[in-house]
Amino acid sequence: MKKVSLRDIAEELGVSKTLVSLVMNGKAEENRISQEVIERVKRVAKEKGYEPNQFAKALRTGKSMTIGLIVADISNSFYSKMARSIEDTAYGSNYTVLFGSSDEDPAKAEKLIKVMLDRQIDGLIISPTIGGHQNIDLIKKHKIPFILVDRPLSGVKSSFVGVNNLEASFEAVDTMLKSGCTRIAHINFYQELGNMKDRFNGYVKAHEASGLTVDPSLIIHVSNDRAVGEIQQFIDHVGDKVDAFFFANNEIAIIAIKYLMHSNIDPHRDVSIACFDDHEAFHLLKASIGVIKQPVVEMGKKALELLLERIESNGKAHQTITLSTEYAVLNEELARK
Amino acid sequence: MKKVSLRDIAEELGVSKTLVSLVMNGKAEENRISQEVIERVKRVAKEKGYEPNQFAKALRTGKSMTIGLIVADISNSFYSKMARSIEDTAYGSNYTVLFGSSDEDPAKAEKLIKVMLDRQIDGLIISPTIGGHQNIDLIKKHKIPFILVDRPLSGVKSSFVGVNNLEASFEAVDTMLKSGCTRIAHINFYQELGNMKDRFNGYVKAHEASGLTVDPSLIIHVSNDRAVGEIQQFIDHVGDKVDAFFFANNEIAIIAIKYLMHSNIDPHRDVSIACFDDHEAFHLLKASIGVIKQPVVEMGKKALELLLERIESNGKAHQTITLSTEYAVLNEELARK
DNA sequence: ATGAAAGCGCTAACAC
DNA sequence: GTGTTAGCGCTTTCAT
Repeated sequence: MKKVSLRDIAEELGVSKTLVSLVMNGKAEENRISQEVIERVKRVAKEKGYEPNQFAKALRTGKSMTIGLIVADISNSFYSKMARSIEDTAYGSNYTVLFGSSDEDPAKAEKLIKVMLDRQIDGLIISPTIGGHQNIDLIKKHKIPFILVDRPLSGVKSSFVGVNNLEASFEAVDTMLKSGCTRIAHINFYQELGNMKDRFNGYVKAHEASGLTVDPSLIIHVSNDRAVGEIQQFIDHVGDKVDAFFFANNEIAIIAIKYLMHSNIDPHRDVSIACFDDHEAFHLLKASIGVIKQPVVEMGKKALELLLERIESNGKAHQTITLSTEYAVLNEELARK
Repeated sequence: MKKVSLRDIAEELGVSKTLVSLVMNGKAEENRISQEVIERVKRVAKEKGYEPNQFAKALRTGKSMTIGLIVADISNSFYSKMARSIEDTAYGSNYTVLFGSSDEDPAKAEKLIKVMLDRQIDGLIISPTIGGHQNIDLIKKHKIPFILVDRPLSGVKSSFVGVNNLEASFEAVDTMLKSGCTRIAHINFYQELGNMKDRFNGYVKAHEASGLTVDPSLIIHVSNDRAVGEIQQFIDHVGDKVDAFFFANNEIAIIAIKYLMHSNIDPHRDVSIACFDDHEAFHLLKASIGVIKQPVVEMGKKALELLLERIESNGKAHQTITLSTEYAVLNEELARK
């Protein structure tokens, strides 16, 4: 089972490697190779189980048919679902996917980018971290196409795929306000991430639209690495002063709901809750919960499509794709029981 | 920012490519290159931002420094966590990871394997699908090292990393029996998967150890693609005839618990529940639940380490690593409230 | 219609 | 101690 190369086939047929190469790459017609030869080459190639050596090909053409995917954490369900979608779309176009998790750390992201660049990826889909401007510069320096997903990076010109964070957030909070909630607490991450900022802004705008002003003491921006403690402390402070919670993503929501229950605050009888992202865990809750569903599969697909467009025709201008979320209230029936 | 090659550096210094190559690969000492030259080469390389072309390297050495990972579904939390662990370990050893999801479909797995083989991965970690024997044959034919994870494949000789499914299952069921449960229903997948079979056997053995025989009507083996319907139907049948449920993994557990709640069967007051896998969702449950925690991070790490061993020293014999699970009951305090 | 030859950037056996 | 040389397998001018 030694590897069969172009040469083996060429020798077998007494023709040149060129000829075989042309046939194998479907360029036979345009070079007016005779049908008969084409047939023969193809037959022998199949017989011998010829598989082109991708490295030789890549070395020669500079194209690896591999793209990179860098997210904060592949084990987070939002990103793993997106990864799955990207994978499916990529394999469909004969691309292969290298992945890496940055842990929201620009230094780690840089390492990943370097390794991937080393592997000569043809393009990169990245969910940038706070302070990741240098990362982007690095990618730009290498002139490979890249697409930002989930969150934009201020001041960075690039194609981007995300959702209507502000509007979605507005709708969720507005719904809560209209249903009678008057004091809605909001837990969010640090504001450097554009998407998180928009979610916060939506919360504020919804209040304004109802003629209310937000109470700053009901809002907290937690850090990535000390989120659990900060959230718990916040809940200790405001837990009995509010009638609703709006969480900026599923991670926060899960931490908070767990702690609410632990603190004997029933996330239904005592407070209303809503959050960004749908998550399996919410479906096992005996409490209704408003969720903003992100079209994560569509996001991955669009991001990859955009990337391939850029890889294949370098000239294209940057595009921003904003997909729509869907608001739904889960477990309404269940919670009444 | 044109790419710098070995030659550029060699010319700049008026030395040969070989010399530069040796220095860059840390083989200078053993070839008695003078310290001074080493210094100079390194300096210029750094100045010019030299990055070796991995394709040329791979073409020459036949090593891609890339490994493949094929699981059933990367968006499943069990696998995405394992992927994360593998990723971390791999990058630590300068390897890069290509991933793919088989959807438990051997035909899809085959495609993935072919693509990865095409990319000349140095090794493969795979969680095999039912009927995946041909997949393994394909891998073996190409003579690249591979490690099976999570589930063995009957009759296949290979290294394997998994957990003590039978014992873990035994312990969980035994605990339920000892706590007074007498009619424990069991929901599992089809039995072709070795790990699932062991989980079933543990359930049976625990009964035997208590002098009981299992009631076949309380057991169901569902199929992968129609799991939801089959589980719901089963619960409709046995829901009021049992005092406990033991689920073979988190997917099943989540589907079942959701439906139990929907059916007004309180997974605490009315029935006890236990299952394989810990999952975030279980922590939001207002019910105690016994979970068998799999050391998924350790599994990924061990699998990769084993793979690298095999890649680096081809002679090694096959190894089977069985890691221990941990049984825990979640939410006990919460459920009493 | 087909082939010869150059070269992508690197490594390793063998000279000197 | 350092350099020469010969490819790895492929694509792509340019000849014929």
